[in-house]
Amino acid sequence: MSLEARLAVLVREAVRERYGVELAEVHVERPNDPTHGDFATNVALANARVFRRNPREVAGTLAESLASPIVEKAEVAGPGFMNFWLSAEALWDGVRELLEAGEGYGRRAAHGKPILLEYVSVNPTGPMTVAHGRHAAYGDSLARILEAAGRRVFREYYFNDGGNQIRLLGESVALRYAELYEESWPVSDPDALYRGEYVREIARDLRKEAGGRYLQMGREKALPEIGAFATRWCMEEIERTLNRARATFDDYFNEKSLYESGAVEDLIWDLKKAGHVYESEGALWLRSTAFGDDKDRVLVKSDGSYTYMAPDLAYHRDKYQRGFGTAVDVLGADHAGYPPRIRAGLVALGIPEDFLDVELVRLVKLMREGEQVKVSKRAGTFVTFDELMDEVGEDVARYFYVRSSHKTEMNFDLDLAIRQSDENPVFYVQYAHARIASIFGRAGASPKKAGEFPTGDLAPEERALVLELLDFPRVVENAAERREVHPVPTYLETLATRFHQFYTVHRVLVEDEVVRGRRLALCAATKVVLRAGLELLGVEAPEKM
RNA sequence: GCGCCCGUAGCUCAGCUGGAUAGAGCAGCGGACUUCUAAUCCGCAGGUCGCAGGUUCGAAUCCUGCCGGGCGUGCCA
Repeated sequence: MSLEARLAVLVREAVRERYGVELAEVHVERPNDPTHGDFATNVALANARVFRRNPREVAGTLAESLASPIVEKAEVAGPGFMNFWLSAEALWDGVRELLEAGEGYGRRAAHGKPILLEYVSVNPTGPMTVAHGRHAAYGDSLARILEAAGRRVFREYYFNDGGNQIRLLGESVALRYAELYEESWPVSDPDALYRGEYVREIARDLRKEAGGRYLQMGREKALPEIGAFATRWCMEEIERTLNRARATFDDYFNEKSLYESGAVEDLIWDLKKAGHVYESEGALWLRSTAFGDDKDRVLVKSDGSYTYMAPDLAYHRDKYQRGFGTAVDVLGADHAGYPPRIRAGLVALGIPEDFLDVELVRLVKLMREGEQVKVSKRAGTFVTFDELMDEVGEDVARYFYVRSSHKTEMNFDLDLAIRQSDENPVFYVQYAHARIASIFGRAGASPKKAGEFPTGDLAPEERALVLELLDFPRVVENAAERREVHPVPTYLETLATRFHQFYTVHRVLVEDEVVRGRRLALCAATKVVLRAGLELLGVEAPEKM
């Protein structure tokens, strides 16, 4: 049990004993100001009405009757806060627990229904851009955080390698391919073609593999094959990039399979049967307004083809049918209109409203020399995720992405990112880890064995460090609950600060064996948490820098 | 027009879902290495938390209305 939770129990018991009142919630928090104790609670203030007494008086009474080996001192402060100072034993107990858990510290055992986390899901029409990078970094880190917090997570990538976009890619490649042989290739709409350099690259690879074969055969027959080659090429490229960025998936789900399995047809049929669709103007509409949507949506167009909504709805129903308790979709903010209608469709199918949880990732605004860079995949004016990693490295890229909430728009100043990559806060955190590794290198002791039974009073810097260390499980759980990744980097930076401060003031490798053992224990504990935290972000914890 | 999201230091962002004097990092200024890594530490300066009301012991946080920005509002995905 966390220290907060234990204190909350003590306070609740004291309240019951002295006032005969059972409080539903006791809020214990860590004050910003260390002179306000290790922990504080506002029960006396928050429940002034229940007690019908002066909050300071209540707090005083409670502080007096609070007797526990974990509390060294409890006092009243301000308008009626109770401030707690923990005993050294309680803090060392926490550190020992941490060291015993090792890499498992802050990780909860798996519980509950599995979550299907869908992220990135970019269609294979080109390389990943810096915008996609944010999705990969956020999605993968979120998966790691959820897993650490005990959620079972299945990571899925949904893609479509058929359809209009792909045909255009095929034509784009075919045109470049023909050019290599100084021949022409008729295209349906020259303005709609993809223009990036990668299109030529695909064309060259196509020539390498197939020679001029596709020019000999009929163009209509060749095009689908070229398109397939191009998509495969792009998909491999994307997977390589994801791999490099340390973002992994359990499954790549192809939209096509929904048609092949009949899932889309079944969906339409079931909705018809349930009476949630109607025909109008030759199209088939979903009565989504009956389920909270702004307007009804077309499922089958008047030309008989499906809108994107049909397979998407079938896909989400499939997620539900596979037994997942929650589906988390990580989508771009330009899909903001999407959640209400999919949710409406799901509810129409009898699936609980809260099954779908959509996290919208804000766009990445690229800046170069103070100017916004217009990004267009079609026009080929984009910066790829790979290029970014080439410039700043994988660690910096991943850390930079998740440092701010996915919900806020991000200004990505390329010049600044490259120029300042040396000063990136990720190095600040990594440096703390490397410093500790260096100490253990000199000490000739392994972090595991170091200071198995630390005891004694803690200096202010040591106390601050321990309190920060023991906060890690709470941070992880909180991040998982909120589906936010950025609390982790924020936490790691604070932890690194606490360590650097400790390191500056206290020498670890001293003669006194007790003191040395105690400080080594703190180093070992810090190392464990830094590594575990960085692991959640997919960032390396270097032994040396 | 309507619906969501955002507005915190010069810049990039935190602020634990109502607490005590609003915090970091960059950038600026000034200090600290004969001692475990100075990619560090300490100090100074920097703020009408977009504006105006409201709720209460207490508001950056919750409610309402404005102002400013973004996104959505397709038989596109």
